[in-house]
Order: sequence, then structure tokens, then C-alpha cells
Amino acid sequence: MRVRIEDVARCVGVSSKTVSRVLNNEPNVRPAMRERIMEAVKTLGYQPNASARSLASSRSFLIALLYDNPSPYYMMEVQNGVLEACDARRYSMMVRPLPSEAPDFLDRVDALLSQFQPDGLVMTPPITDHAGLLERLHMRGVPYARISPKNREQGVGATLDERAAACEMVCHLASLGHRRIAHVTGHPAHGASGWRLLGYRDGLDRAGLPHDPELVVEGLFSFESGVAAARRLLALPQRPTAVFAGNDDTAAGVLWAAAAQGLSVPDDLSVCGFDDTPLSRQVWPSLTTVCQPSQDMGRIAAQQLLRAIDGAEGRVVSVPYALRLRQSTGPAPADRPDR
Amino acid sequence: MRVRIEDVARCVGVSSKTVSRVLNNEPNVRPAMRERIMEAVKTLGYQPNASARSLASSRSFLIALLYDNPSPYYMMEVQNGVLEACDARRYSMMVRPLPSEAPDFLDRVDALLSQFQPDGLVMTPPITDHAGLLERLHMRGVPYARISPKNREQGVGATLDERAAACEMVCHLASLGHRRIAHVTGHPAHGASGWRLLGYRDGLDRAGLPHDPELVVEGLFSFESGVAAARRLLALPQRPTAVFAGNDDTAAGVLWAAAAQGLSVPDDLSVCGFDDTPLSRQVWPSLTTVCQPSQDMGRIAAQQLLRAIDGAEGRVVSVPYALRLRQSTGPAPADRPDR
DNA sequence: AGCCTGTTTGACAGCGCTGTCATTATCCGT
DNA sequence: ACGGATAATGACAGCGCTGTCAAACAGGCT
Repeated sequence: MRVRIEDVARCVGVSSKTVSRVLNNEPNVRPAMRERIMEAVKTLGYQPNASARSLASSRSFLIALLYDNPSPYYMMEVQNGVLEACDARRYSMMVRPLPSEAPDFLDRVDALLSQFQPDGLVMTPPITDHAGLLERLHMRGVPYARISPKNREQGVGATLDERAAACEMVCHLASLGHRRIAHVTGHPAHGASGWRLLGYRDGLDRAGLPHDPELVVEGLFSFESGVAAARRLLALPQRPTAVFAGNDDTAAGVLWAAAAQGLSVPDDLSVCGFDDTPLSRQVWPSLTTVCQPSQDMGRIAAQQLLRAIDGAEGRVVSVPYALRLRQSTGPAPADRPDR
Repeated sequence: MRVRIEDVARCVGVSSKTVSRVLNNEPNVRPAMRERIMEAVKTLGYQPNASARSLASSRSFLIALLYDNPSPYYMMEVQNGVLEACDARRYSMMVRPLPSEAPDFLDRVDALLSQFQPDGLVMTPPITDHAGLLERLHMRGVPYARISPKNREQGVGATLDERAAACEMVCHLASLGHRRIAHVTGHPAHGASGWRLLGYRDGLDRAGLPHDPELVVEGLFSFESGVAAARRLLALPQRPTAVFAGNDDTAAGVLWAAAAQGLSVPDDLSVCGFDDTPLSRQVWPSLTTVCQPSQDMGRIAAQQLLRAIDGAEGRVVSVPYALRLRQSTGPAPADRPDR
């Protein structure tokens, strides 16, 4: 049988409760005692039994990561970040894909909460903004952290100033001489779509460019929606010279559609994305994009959540972004000296 | 407080043990009783407490998915498959990235096993073939399932006849008139690399083509290694007209390097990959590849594992593959009628 | 020394479930 | 109708830990 807390206690000559206090960083243990116990824990290789701990303390030391996000790259990074934070605090993480459109969405969440009783949830867009879910969580008193929520004033989580980033990206395109800059929006359920659209408009304003509604087409953050959007944009009588896509997947779709029509990027068309997922480096030409530190955001959101579980105050932390200028953007056709 | 097993028992007028028997599908309960209890469970919305269950039964109803795989697409699919199987059997899943090259690799596994006491492990390449780990698991008596293991004769898991698939792919290239077909191998630690290389050779043999060692370059299953390999291949005095890359990521790298050199795919060079990840559809031109049903493999491996945990016999199940012919392969340059 | 206060430690119950084993109900053959 | 077998059910302990509360101890004051 494995070594239990009793074994450690006997080894040091104290009660198991004192060992428990040390392991849980509770106050009122003399430093010398604390040290002796820590040593015994180490030499015996004691590992507390998670089930017994949960049962006795009615805490599961488990946090669940909920997602309904089509981008594996993004999710994998977030997941790794959350895991980092969990490991540091000896929590475990479980991941749950959860289709937010499903009719029994709330029931599934209820089942998840009842069955595993996670101490908290981390949510990614678009679940992040599911009003019914948030209400239910408040009702049940389950703490949660949100990544890129629409409302940054309430709760805890991580976000990024997407609006400013989008604006900066559009300004960059304008500085390359582009005058007809299109935007493929993201999935309407994601807060990011709104921020990025606003940033796009900010950018046009700052560059003194007109707003042409024809140049804004709806996407869904997916590759396919990027292909479809690009086809519409490229069929326009006066086609754009640059496309700011809602994210990298969509940008890859635009790139694909452009290539299919024999257009050269960036010579005939500049394209840029958002997120800086590995995909942005794996397409040709590699994508100019906005670096979003998804793993950091996952980690920070989880850290905030763990703090909130401990009763501390928290907030939605804003992380920095950075433009990644690569090969998919270049001077506007008319501006280019050659040809 | 939540509804407990006692509440259900009281509601039906039996002992909690009988309810427990029904919930765990144990024998020796009358069908009528079973039904009454099931009904009460449903109306009360009873959900067993996982911690109490584990503590009492010394089973965790938890299986851990271990990975050290650089391809998020692949991992996400496997993960979803494993989750499917776990959900069906009311197990929970935890995921653990675990760098197999780390010096403290085995210690980390030990810590994981002690802390969470999973009832079993699912492993993906290259962890699948880590001799030290397998030995340790046998020692500790921890059941595990392996996805795409080198040795398919022992244990349980899921695999695919990669050799035959690779052979078929090379034959396809040969049938398009290609005579100089290169291969970028996979990461040496992955069993798949070996199978695919053997299949490549089989294909050359079957097409009656010579083996030119110059045309086999080492890769690592990564995009970057594909770029590097392609640079070497394309610098050859007599360059290949087709490249069979070890996987889709590598193929994307080859595509990228070819584009960077101004080569047109498939007119100047045919490229194909392996795995049929979403990436293969998101690059231009879309990749001819081998469909590997990773999600099915994850599900099957987990099902086999759960059966093994229950003491049943299992095996390494082989799943079918399929060639996906897309735009990145075409007739060999000399064979093409035009130009 | 004696008292009070605050700190450190321990005894013990109990978290919600399952394993074991005793007990009771049911079935079968004669 | 009656043993004897087997099936169905229940009583109860205990999994390994933490919460509660009481006991012991230490320190500072008169």
C-alpha cells in the first residue's frame, strides 16, 4: 500500500492533523515542526490522496476548462497555460468540449458540475459570453475565469486590447499605401469579433480612409468562411488591395482563395490575420498577424481563478499584443515601384 | 446539500448498498427493483460523488492521456476520441503533456500516478514506445493503451497499416509518371517513421523504381524540418519530381520551401503528406495525403483500455486508412502534355 | 507564583461511497 | 410440503483525509 498521512505523522511523532496543517499551509505550526514534517514527507515520498482530500474538504482541487472553439492551435495553447497554473498549485485540470449551440447545453454543464464538482471553471470564447451559463454559475456559486470576455469590467480572467491591435494592423496596411482595406469579421458570438471590427474602423478613421460597407464581410473565424469571404471580396467590381481577416484561420482561407484565383500575395493582395498561431507560419506566404499570447492568457486566467477560489479579489488582466510583420503584406499595387 | 445515495435509497425504501449495486451494474438485483431505483435516480437527479466513489473503491475512474506530440491538430483529435470513450463509461479524462526527452521523465510519471492514481493511461507517439516508461508501468501494474505503437503484438491500443498506406501513396505518385520520388522521414522516436519509410520502399519496389539514398532525408514530423529537408532535396543536381513527406506538417514545410523558391506545385513538384489533418486542407495547394482517423483511434484505444481495466482481453486494433487525392499531386513534369 | 491570553497540537467524527459478510427471500427437486 | 441450494438484500466498517473543538502549552502581566 502507498504511504499515507498517518505514516508521515508516525515517522515524525505527531498527529496526522499537524501534518495536514503543514501540507495545506495552514497557520499555527511552529517553523521547526513544519520543517521536520516537510522532510519526512520528502523522504517517504508521500503524495496525498486526491479523492480523500476532496471528500473530506468538499473541494475537488479540480478545475475544468470549457471550450467550443474550432481552432485546435488556440485551444492547445490555452490548455497548456491553464495546466501550468494548475500544476503550480497542485490542482488538476479536466478539459471539456461543450457545443454552446446544443439545446441541452445547460444540462450538460449541470451534469459536469454535479459529477466532478470542479472548484472552478475556465472558459474560452464563445462560451465566455454565454449569458445563460453565466447566470447558472452565479446561481450555483461556481467561480469561473473568462478568457477574452465581452465584458471586461466584471469577474476575473485574461484579455488583450484587441481593438487597439486591430487598429494598429489597419494603420500598418494604410501606411503601405492601401486605400481599399477589407475586413472579414469573426464569429458573431465571440466578443473578439466586435473588438476587432471596431479596431478596423478606428484604423480607417485614423488613416483618413472612408468606410465602405461593401468591404466588410461576415466570417466565422473558420478557414472555410475565409475562403467564402475572399471569393465575395475578389468578385467586387473594385476589389480591395488588402484584407484584414478576423483571425489566422480565416486569413489562411483568404490566402487559399487568392491562390486559387491565381492572385499573388502580397503583390496583388495583402492579407493579414490575428492570433499568431503556428498556422500563420505554415502557409505561404507566411502571414502578417497579431501575436496573441494564448498560453499566457490561459495561465493568467487560471491563476486568477485559483485566487478567486481562495477568496481573493481578482480582475480581468490585460496582456500585451505585438504585430508580427511577415510576408503576406506589402505595398499596395499602385504604390509599388516595379511593374 | 446535494442528493446522496442515501436519499435515493430512502426514496425507494431500500438500503444504499442496493442502489450502489444498480449504479455499478452489479449482478443480483431483481429487474423490477433495478428499474424502480433507476427511476428514483432520474427523478432526484442523483449524481454519484466521484471522490467518495474513488476513495471507497480505490479506483479513480480517471484515465490520463499522455502526450509529447508537436501536432495540435493530431492531439486534439485523439483527445476528443478518448473523451468520447470516457464519457460513454462515465470516466473522466485528464491530459498531460510530458516531454519524453526530459531527464526527470520517469519521476514525473511517478508523481502523476501517485497524485492522481489514474486507472489507466493512453499514450500517443513517441511516448508510446518509451521503453523505460513501459517497464515502469508494468512494474506498478498500471494498465495502458497505446496509439500507433512500434510493437503491435503486445498490449492494447489502436494502429493503422501505415506501411501499406505509404506504399499505396508512392504507387500513386509512380502512376502519375514520377520516377524520382523523395521521402522525408519522420521523427526517429516515432514508430510511424519506420513504417512509413518501409512503405515508401515497398512502393518503389512495386513500381520498379531504384532506391536512391540521396532522395531519403531525415525529418522530425515538424514544419521546420520539412522546410529544411525540401531545401536539401531541391538543391540536388537531379532534383526529385515528387516528395512524399512523413506527415502533413512536414509536407506543409516542403510546400512552403517550394513556393519560396518559386516552384509551382504540382506543376514542377508533387508533394504529399500523411494524416489528413485540417492543415492539409488549409495550405495552397491543398495536400494529397493519407486519411488517418485519429479521433477513432483515440476512442478505440480508450475503449480497449477500459476493457482491459475490467480484466477483459484486448488487442491493438487496426483501423482503415484512405488516400485523399487533392491538388498537390499531379503528373510528373516530363509526362505532362502541356508545356 | 498565579492568572489570563493566545498559540500550538491532538482526538475524533464524518465526508459519501463500496467491500465484506451476514441475513433473508426465493426457487427447485423430490 | 420440505430441505437445500442459490439469489437478493442489508448492516456495518472503513477508504484517507480534513473540520471541529478541546487540551496542552507558552508567554506576558500583576
